Amino acid sequence: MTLRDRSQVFKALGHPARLAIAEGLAGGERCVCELLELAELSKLSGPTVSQHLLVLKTAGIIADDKRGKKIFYRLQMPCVAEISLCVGERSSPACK
Amino acid sequence: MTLRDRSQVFKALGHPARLAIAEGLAGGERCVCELLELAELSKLSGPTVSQHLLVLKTAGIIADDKRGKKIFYRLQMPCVAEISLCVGERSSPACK
DNA sequence: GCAATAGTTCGTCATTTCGCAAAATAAGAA
DNA sequence: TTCTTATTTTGCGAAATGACGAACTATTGC
Repeated sequence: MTLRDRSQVFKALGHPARLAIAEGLAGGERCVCELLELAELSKLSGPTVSQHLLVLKTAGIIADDKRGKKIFYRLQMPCVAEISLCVGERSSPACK
Repeated sequence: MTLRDRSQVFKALGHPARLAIAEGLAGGERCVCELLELAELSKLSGPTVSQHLLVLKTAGIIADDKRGKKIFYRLQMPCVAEISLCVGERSSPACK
């Protein structure tokens, strides 16, 4: 994984909506319709959230799985949940 | 620390030059003139690197210390070094 | 087949970011 | 004080990003 690839991961997380998605998936998979109801995403349009999901997917952070008429997204890079904790509470045990 | 603040940290790391700086400081403080000689930064102009340093500083990732005519930068958020390892080698022990 | 639901893709526009050259600032050396 | 080194600030053009409405695709239910 090159420097550029790694920075892409951080870049993808570098937007409040996308970080909210990643953190929202920390507890398990969610369909887009559920994600759209997260407080931080509820102000955004469907197309906008869809674009954010694509950015996260392209960076390798999430993966999707279509079942019926719903598409479920899940964290494919689980350490992202830990990382976010570490940055958020720099003195917590999550942060070595 | 709000969602927005946290995403700012990731956004700051979301550029190859800035990630290279953060990783370059993992081993200890460096002055700007040393950073400019890192392979990944050597193609950029002085002013450009200076701007990247400001972005990292504003996000709270690095801090500076002026001594004589040099300015030394250091990691103020040390977990960033771990995080970068974790993203880079997702199967390594650094990544829980 | 037709309508409804769940999501994505496309086209566009406003805003932000990136990189540089030129100019400015600061500190030690001559 | 003048010169040189180290670094930042300013101004600007080019490129990337973010958000949205409208249109499109796919699946289920009637």
